[in-house]
Amino acid sequence: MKIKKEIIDHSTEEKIKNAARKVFTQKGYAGTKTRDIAEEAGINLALLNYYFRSKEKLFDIIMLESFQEFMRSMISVFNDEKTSLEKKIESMVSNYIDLLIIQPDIPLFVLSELRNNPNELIKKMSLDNNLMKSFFMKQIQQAIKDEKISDISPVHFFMNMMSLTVFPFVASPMLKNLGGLNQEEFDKLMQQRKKLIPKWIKAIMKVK
Amino acid sequence: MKIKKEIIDHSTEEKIKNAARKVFTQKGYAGTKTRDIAEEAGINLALLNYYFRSKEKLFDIIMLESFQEFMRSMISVFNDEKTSLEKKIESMVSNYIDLLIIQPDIPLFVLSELRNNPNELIKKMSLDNNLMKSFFMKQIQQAIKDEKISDISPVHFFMNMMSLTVFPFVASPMLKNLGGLNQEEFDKLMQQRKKLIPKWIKAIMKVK
DNA sequence: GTAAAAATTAAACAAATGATTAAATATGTT
DNA sequence: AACATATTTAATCATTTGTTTAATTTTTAC
Repeated sequence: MKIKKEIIDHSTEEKIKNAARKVFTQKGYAGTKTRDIAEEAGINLALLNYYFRSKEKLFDIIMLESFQEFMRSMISVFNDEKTSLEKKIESMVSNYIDLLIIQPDIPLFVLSELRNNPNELIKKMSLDNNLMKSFFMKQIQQAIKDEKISDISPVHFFMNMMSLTVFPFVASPMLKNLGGLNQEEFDKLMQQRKKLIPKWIKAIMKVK
Repeated sequence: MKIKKEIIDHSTEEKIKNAARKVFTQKGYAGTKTRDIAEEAGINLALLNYYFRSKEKLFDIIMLESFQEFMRSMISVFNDEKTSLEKKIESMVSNYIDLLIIQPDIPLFVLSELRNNPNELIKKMSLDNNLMKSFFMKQIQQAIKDEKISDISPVHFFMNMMSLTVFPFVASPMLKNLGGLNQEEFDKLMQQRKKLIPKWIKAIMKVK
């Protein structure tokens, strides 16, 4: 029975995790009450502590998973030594936007919680993936050397790619309102950006 | 005495507001305890309610001010009918980055609190400034018509400008870590972006 | 089938937290 | 100086909130 439950993803533990992910992502750590999670999961409040010991430990699990999801689109692409710089940008932007259309709240959640914890997660982050030493960065530096792109800190290019891709989702409530867009229209723009951003990045890289 | 206090900006009311701005901006509404504010302000806890009735009313004041500050750099520039599109972009980016270097936490604060309140502030926002009907947008549409820039939704251009300018500050803890930058190096990159972003925007606008 | 183990529940606890009260002090007015 | 008003303080209240406990039910192992 327990096994069956887990297979069909309905075990109590999973229900709590899914509810926690939803509520934490929406309201942040401080704004989330353990009773919110219990209600969302449809379980008794005590089960949260039974399975996860404390709100904080549960949060750490959710946060780590969200952060890894936030990073995965990047990492998987960055160290691939077979693809060109151009292809890397294309697939990274495309992967990211696909993820963000489904889970638009992850970046704001991760970034706002990261602000309060300049400690643990950041450490895990810097150990797992040294962006500056990735094959992606080497490719950029090589392209600069070959004068194929302009001689600006590679960090700028990385910032630009992330900015153009992620920021619209972080600022979506504001942008939808300012631009007079409903969700559907917003998503349509995001779909367009999958093809546009790589072109824009290419153009940016050539600015002297 | 009261008058003098207010002039030199040391009245109790101002002390509370300044402390509240600092703590709210750092920790968000839910993460802020009224006792944190009182301690930061060096005042008795009861004075917070004496002057501002409640935590929520105090927050509303801070939030509105922060939001207006977040918007000001934009609005002041957008409806100026005398400056060119190019000049508008230059001054908007420059104003924004100057503001953000001094107050880097405003965007993440505003955006993350906006997520929970798709109600009041958003209404105030849309009333005050109809971005889509601004002179800035008319200039973009005209430029598209004149085939000076590519025919893409003007919202994209606005998103791009905001993304390239604001996102690095929203993601600064992550970017500093991934890029191996200290605060000084980060600020130096931001200074560079004041001149770079307008060039990049121009390049983007011409991408077919 | 039965006993042990695991899962679930209702109730309660202790600490935190936003707010209030009543007394004390400071300030302004005449 | 004397009174009224405004400000400040310490103490307290009522609720919320994270967690625990002890009893009950369900599942597992033999």
